[in-house]
Amino acid sequence: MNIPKRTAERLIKIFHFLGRCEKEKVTSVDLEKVLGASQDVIRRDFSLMKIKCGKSNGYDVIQLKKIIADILDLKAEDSGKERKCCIVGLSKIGGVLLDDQIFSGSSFKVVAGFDSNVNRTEILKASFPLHPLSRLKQVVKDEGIEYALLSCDSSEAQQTASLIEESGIKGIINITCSIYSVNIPVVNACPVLALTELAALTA
Amino acid sequence: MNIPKRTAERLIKIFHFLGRCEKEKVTSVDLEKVLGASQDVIRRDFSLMKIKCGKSNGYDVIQLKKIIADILDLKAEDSGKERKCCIVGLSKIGGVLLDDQIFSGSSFKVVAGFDSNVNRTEILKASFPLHPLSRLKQVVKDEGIEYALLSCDSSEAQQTASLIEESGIKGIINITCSIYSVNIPVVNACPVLALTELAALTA
DNA sequence: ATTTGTGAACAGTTTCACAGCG
DNA sequence: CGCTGTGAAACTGTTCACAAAT
Repeated sequence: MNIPKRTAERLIKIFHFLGRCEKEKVTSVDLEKVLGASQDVIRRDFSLMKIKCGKSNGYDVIQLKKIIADILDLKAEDSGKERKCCIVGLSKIGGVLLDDQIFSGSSFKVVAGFDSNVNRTEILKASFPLHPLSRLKQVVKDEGIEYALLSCDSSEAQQTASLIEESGIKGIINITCSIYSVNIPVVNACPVLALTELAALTA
Repeated sequence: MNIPKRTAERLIKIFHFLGRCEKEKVTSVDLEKVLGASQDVIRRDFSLMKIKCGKSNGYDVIQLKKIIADILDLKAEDSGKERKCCIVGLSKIGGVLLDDQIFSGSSFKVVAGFDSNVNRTEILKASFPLHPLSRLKQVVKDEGIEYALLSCDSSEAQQTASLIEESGIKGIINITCSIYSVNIPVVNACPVLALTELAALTA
């Protein structure tokens, strides 16, 4: 099925919200308050995605969660389907992400870390192996890694991003303060860039 | 001037890219490769924003950067205009953000940190004061803090976000894995949520 | 020849309005 | 009633096409 970009963004938010929702039913009015979107768009999204688990008293939370997970192909960790990721750049935020707990409950699993500084890959500890950056291509291929969390220095961002692209990875989470040029999707998770966006929104 | 949302997002990316661009001129074709957007949209954005610093050989980098900074009201740290932020929740990523270096070169300055665990606010060190969460409202008011980087536990996310909203803060950078309901803008910078978005994009 | 700047066509997204259901 | 589901209208954003500039 072809999912419109904005619809996908909202479904993701709804999915995450439902994960912590304790009620049995949820209405589009409830969701309106949680997302930044009107009840109309939400119902329209459901209509487009052929989600029809709603009665006049709202949507069944369990059912809705299951349907959205199915549409977005986001299976919980207990269903067996895990998407493999790696962390590239292990200083600062990259180092914090070595903690498995951060990804627990998601459908993502970090299976490798990389850093150009071999000191770091040797000293730092994680439940998965840490490699020198030069081994990236090989490990990505061997392990079938799909996504990279990029947290290197800004000065190395472009060249590292290009290396990641060449390795065959599908997309990058950008945790550097840089904008670089690659032909795979990049989603931002850098607090500083996010602040700039927020400032423009509230201007 | 009224800036369309998508246009603002692209201008921000262009602005950050130009910060590290060493060339003297840049064309819409160059920018096309860096953003995920076509040269047409970029020229359309400039047209809408009345940016006309381009000749047939491209845009003057220095001039362009200045104009965009002006439009988005993003002045570099040397111009005197600083936007004050605070970090709420000092474990994990929040703790890493205590390092001033991360924000250097941006127009944002972290002036306070908060945590519900008083142990943490006493043990951790930063160039700005760390307070118990109970002091949030007072400090935000006294310091004129505009934005909050929220990095608390998921279980406390909704209540902490509500507290931030009440304090009069303009917007939140979400570094928790939660979606919560507030009436101020929220921009995501949580790696796990970003991965979910990326997965939907590459599905 | 290459690149800007923009009207006009097109595509995507949101809102309005309201019928139908519980 | 309040809520869902969906045409139709309104709006926003993107691409096409091309004249003007260097």
